[in-house]
Amino acid sequence: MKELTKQQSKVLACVEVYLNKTGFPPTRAEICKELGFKSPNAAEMHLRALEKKGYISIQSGSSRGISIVKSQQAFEKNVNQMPVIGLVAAGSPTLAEENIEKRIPCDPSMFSDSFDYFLKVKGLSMIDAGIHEDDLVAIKKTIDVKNGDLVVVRLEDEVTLKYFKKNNHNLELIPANKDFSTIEVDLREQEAFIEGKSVGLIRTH
Amino acid sequence: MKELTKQQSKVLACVEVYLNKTGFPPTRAEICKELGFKSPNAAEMHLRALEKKGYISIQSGSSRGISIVKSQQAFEKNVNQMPVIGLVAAGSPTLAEENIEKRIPCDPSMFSDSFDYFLKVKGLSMIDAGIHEDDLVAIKKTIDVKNGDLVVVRLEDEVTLKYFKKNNHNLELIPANKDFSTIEVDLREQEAFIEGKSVGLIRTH
DNA sequence: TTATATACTGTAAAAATATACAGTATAAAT
DNA sequence: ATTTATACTGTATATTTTTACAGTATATAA
Repeated sequence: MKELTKQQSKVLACVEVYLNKTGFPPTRAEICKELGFKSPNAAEMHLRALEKKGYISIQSGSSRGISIVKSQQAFEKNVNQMPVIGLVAAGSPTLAEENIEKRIPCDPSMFSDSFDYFLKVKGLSMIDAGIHEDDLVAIKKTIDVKNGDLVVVRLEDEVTLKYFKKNNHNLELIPANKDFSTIEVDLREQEAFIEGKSVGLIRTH
Repeated sequence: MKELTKQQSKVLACVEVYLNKTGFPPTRAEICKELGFKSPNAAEMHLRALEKKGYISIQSGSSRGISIVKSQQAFEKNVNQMPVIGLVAAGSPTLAEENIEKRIPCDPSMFSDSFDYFLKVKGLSMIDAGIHEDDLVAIKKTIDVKNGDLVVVRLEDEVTLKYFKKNNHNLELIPANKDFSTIEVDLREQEAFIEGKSVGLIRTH
C-alpha cells in the first residue's frame, strides 16, 4: 500500500473522525473548514489522491459519497480488513504499516477464538499439519499458550511457527515434517519471545 | 421506545442496509428508488417520523445527513454470515436452511474469487493437498471448471470433493491420498453434476 | 359522521454539493 | 535550469439534494 503524504493523512483522519462523530462522511467544504483550507479544491485533490492510493473510494456525483476502504487509524469500525504479515526471518512480526502485505476482508471472530493478524507461512516445516507454504495462519497475540498449541515464537531475530512444548526451562519447538528437526531451547541460556498462537488458517486456491 | 409502523420499519432497514453497503446514508430519492416510492416526500415523511420516535437523527440542511441512533436490526457491521454445509453423502449440498450447520462471520470476497458457502470436509481423501477432516472449503457455485481445479461433484446421490480432470466423455475425480483411488466416470453412461469449485479453505485450530 | 393518522403522488424552488478550470507558490528531483 | 510533485487559492457552474407546499386515498377511532 502506497504511503500517504502528511496532508493526505490529515484529510483521511478528518474524514474518519467526521464519520465517527456524525455517521456520514464530510463534504469538501466541511473538510476545508476542519483543516483550515480556503478552497474546496484543496480537499478535492487530497481525496482524489487518497482514492488513487486505495484508502477511500469516491462515488462520483454523489454528495458525501466517500467510503473508507482502509482505515489508517485502528477504528473498531473497520476491523473487517485483517492485516497479512509475511513470516519474515528477521524481527518481530509487527503490525507496522510497512510489514503489512495486504488486508483481507473478514471478521476477527470468524474462528472460535479472535485473532489479530494473518501470518503468511514460509517453508514446509508444518506440512504434515496440513499447513502449506503461503497459507495464512490467523494469529492471536497472547503469551498464554499451552503445550500442543501452534505458536509463533521469536528466537533472536528469527520468527518461527511450530508446535509448542515446554517443561520447566526446556522449550521444544516441534515441526510437523520428518525432514525438519525440533528446535530445543534452554530458557536459562536463550530468550524466546512468544508472539502469539494460531487460532485458524485460511488458504486461497 | 415508540413502535414503528411497517413502512417506517422498512425505511429504517433501507437506510441501514444502504449505510452498510456504501458507507454513507441514502438520499430521499435513493430511498424511494429502493422501496418503490414515486415521491421524495414519501421518504421524507417516514424519516421525520423515525426522527420523532428517536430511531435516527437528521442533520437539517445537510445532504445524506441521516445517522442511526437506534438500530432495529442487530447488524453485524459489514460482515456477512457465510453458511457452512456438511459434505453429506446423499444429495446436493443445497443452501436450504436445514442443511446449514452454522454460519461464519466473514466476507465472500476474502479469497481471490468470491464464494457462496463453506463445505465441511469429511474423510481423508484430500489429505495430501493439506485438506483435513472438518476443514471448511469455500465453494463458488459454478460449472465453469478447468482440469486441475478442486471441485465439488455429485454422482448419483454422493457428493465428493476432488481434483477435476476431463477428456471428452471421460471424467476423472482424483483424490490427494495414495490410499484412495481415482473415480472414473464415463459421461455417456453416468451423469455427473458439478456443484462448484473451491476458491479457498479455512480451518479452526 | 367526522376527525385523525398513515401513506403516499407530484411539483418546484432554494440550498448544498461536486467538480471543472485557471492560477500561485514551494521544494525536491533531474 | 527545468521539470515534477505537492499543496494550495479563487471562481463558477451543473447537478444533487433538501424541503416546502398542494393534493389524493384509505383505514381507524371518536
